Amino acid sequence: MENKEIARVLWETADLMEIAGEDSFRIRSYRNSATSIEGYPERIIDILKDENRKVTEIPGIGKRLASVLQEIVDRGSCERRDELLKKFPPTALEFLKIQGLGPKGIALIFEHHQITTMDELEQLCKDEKLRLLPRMGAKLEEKVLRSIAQYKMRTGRFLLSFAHEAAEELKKYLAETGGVEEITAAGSLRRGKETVGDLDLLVTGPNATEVLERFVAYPRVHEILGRGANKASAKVGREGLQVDVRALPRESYGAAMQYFTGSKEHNVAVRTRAVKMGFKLSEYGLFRADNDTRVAGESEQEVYDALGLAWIPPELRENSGEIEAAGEGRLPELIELKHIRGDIHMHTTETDGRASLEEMAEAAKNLGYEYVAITDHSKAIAMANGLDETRAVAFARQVRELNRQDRGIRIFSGLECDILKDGALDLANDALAELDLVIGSVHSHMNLEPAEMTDRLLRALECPSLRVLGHPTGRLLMQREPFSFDFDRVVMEAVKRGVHFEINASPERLDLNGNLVRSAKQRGAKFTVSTDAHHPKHLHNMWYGVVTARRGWLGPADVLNTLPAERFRNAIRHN
DNA sequence: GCCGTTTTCGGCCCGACTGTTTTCAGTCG
Ligand SMILES: Nc1nc2c(ncn2[C@H]2C[C@H](O)[C@@H](COP(=O)(O)OP(=O)(O)OP(=O)(O)O)O2)c(=O)[nH]1
Ligand SMILES: [Mg+2]
Ligand SMILES: [Mg+2]
Ligand SMILES: [Zn+2]
Repeated sequence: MENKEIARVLWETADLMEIAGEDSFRIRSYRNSATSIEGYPERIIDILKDENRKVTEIPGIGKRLASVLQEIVDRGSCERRDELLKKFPPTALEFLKIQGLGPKGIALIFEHHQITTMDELEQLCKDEKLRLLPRMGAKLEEKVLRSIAQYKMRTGRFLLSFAHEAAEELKKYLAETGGVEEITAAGSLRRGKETVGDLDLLVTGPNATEVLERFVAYPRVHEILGRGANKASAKVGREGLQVDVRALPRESYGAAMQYFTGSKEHNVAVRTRAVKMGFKLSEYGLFRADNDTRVAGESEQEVYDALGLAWIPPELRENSGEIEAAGEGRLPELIELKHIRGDIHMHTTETDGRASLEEMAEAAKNLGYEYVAITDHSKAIAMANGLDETRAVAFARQVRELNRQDRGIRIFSGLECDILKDGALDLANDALAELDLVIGSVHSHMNLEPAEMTDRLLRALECPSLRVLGHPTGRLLMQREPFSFDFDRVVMEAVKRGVHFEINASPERLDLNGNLVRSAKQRGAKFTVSTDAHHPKHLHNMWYGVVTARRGWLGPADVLNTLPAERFRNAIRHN
């Protein structure tokens, strides 16, 4: 059982508990544990099996939840969940996704109606039966009907890249309002989370509230969810992306950014700290609890300062140790885009890329890089006309020739070599040894048992020419789960053999993810950040990779391709 | 149910918007 599945059971249990009206703090504990486990770099099932380990090491897991975890791993559910599912049908959990319906409303519906499906809920609204329930009315029926329609369209979360572009477009439109000083994207987008649930925009200036008017009048808005004096929400575009816009005065802007950037868990932890120090923190500022005088609020720096914390980069704000680190001056200097000196994973027309080597190199040069590595596919990807030994060796020679003349950018010959089912690399090592940089990637047989996948990767690491493990978990966001293997063992072996982990910056991959990066770094791993570009425009994706590296607490020294060309060459050299 | 620079018991973030509403609960951020 994967951590994600365990986390889902815990989330469901928490949701059911809430519908049943149980204690809200206990529910919070269940939710916190789910979040912890979902992002935990090791498999819970392995920790439970290990005599020398305890799941209570994981923050948010105590004695009680430890035994709940054991139960979930053993039989896929826990007693509490089973009991609640006798009272409420599983669709209750789906009902929670309907805007306007919360735990209280859902409990009320089940008290009065024997329904089990979304269609029956829809019918209830159409028959105007919902309004007969206490505290429910015609407006709610309409809202629920609209939301059910949305639900059926299955709009879930969005790629970071999509959210980024949508935010830029909307910011441009809103900026045309006069009297607006700043429009900033906050929320999960500012934190650089791999997928984004909605857009959270913060505006300030003398006419900030007029922006709200302009926002709801945006032609692409097709449903206004709410609109008050300080904030407005709407569904935008045919994708149904939700956008929340919040307006606040200049003097509160720092506190507002702090609030709206989140994460929620980070906010709760920071606010709890404020309370313990005799303050109250909200989006309006930091205030003394006794007499309400303002202590800070204009900038984020000021707010964190007043709480005895170093300013925390948004990418770290997940309540996973960053607050403690900020309090003790232990925050790392994070890597930035400007530190990257070369992009070292890209494809050309030689295989499945859309541009020639020269075009890719030229585009990279224009981005200010010192070097690139061209890494086309190997022959196992027959559809892409992958390179065999002969072509690989010829390519290495061709690149040596190319570098004789100065092109303003240095080129390294590379290969994204398939890791075959048994862990052997697709090409013989004497051919690989001719190349400057070999990336090993899994592109086939991704459903192996974890033990078999672990052995496969460990064997691949034995290849003396291998320098990088490409998109190490194989996930495709919202399409394909990462394949599971013993990550720790693979990290240990990679560290021993000097193989780097790729942070693939392609927005649909972002692989490794931030949590795995952080855990691998703690065990001494080194990394690359590369775009896997198949077109010159993809080279711009580097930013997403850097953000992911930052979410993994990396500094420039952790990343191979921050080295200047000559030192980079020495680092990947065959010895 | 978790957790500890104030605590091993007693707390646990704080505010906007809607309409179910007439003094506020529920939902959401
Ligand atoms: N203090 C506090 N802040 C919250 C709470 N809920 C949300 N926020 C803040 C922090 C969030 O990052 C921000 C935006 O809320 P969202 O629901 O859009 O969450 P976020 O953007 O983090 O994730 P998302 O990708 O949209 O699901 O508002 C809360 O319950 N308390
Ligand atoms: Mg958001
Ligand atoms: Mg939001
Ligand atoms: Zn690949």
